[in-house]
Amino acid sequence: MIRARRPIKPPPSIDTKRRTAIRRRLLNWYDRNKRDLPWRRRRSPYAKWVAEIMLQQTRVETVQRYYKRFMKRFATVRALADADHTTVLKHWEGLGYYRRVLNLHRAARIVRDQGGRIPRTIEALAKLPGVGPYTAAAIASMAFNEPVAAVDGNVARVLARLFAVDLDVRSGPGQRTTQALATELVSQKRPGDFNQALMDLGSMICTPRHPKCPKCPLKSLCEARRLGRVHSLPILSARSHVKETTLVTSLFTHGDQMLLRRRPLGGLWSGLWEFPTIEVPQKHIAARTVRDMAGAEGLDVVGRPRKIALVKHKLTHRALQFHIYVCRVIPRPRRGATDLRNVTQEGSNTYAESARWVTRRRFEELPVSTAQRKVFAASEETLGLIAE
DNA sequence: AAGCCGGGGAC
DNA sequence: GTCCCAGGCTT
Repeated sequence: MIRARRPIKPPPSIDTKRRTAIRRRLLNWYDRNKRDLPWRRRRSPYAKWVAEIMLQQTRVETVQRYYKRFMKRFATVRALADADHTTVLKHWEGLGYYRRVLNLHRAARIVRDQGGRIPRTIEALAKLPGVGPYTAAAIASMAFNEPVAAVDGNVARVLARLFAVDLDVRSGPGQRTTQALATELVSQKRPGDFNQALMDLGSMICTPRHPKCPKCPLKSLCEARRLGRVHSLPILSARSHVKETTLVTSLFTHGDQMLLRRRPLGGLWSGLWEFPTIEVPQKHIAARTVRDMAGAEGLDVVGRPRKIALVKHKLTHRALQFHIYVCRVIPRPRRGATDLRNVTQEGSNTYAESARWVTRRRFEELPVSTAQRKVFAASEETLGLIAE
């Protein structure tokens, strides 16, 4: 007999008695202690879907207010699909990971064009852009009661402690192990509640730093606790270092208007507007840099660029420094631009309109990153003086 | 397997 | 300051 692949290691197997005890205690605890969250009050698959996308790498506390606003404006998958991308982005502004909203919007249009019915199985859900293994399992279990395990960072931590998993939970083998454990454990009758129970436990009891073991419904079943390893599990791989980045941001002014550019879809700050910004290799900025930028934008410089502020902004893997210059310019005549607001394809030149002159009031209405909000705030006084 | 993608809260 | 969050996509 020829086997295509030999199992690398035997799948984890949980004693039936222990498995039953974990399920029962966890669900019992959940029924008495579950958090009251906006997306738990809503039953529709669409409501669950939007919540799961927002919650990717984002804290529950942060998501709640964004979620309420988003669902109020886009109450159905049809409403979301029919909206233009700028409006959708504006309602995501500040949440980060903007490619999520690009994928969500694309997926909503796919669903609309297929009849408006959200896929009902984990396999079909996973085919939607932005829906990976975790999110597909979460939606399938919570919205359609499919008995599948949803393993996120919280659940991985709980399982790594409960079963004393000695693998890096972010590595391939570590992920396969926690997924296999969760799949064995998940309640066949209440999979959605079971998954959320593990998440709530991870969030409220089995926390990363100071777990509240005395209050844990699973304390007598926990291997890490028995071995005295609660504080050394889970094993996490080291993070990459923070890269220092120096940027030059030019506020080109013409009368009471400023030039904005739209960032390409798919990359950093996907689809958001910003003041023209370039990365430079050194911290000392030559005044010439701003003039070069003006030239690239097709602008004639009037007077002399002035440095007005330095804004620092931190991302997970980068420490950014925006050196902000203001510079009066005269735009050369440009052809009228067609606004293809419904285009959400990735790649360059996706938007027919990628540059725009705006007043300060209009700036408030466009979707921009938190970093650009800081740039704008730091420069507002100076711009006010110039406008007068 | 590793890098990229935001922002903020907890410590 | 450091860590990491209801992850997914690309190379």
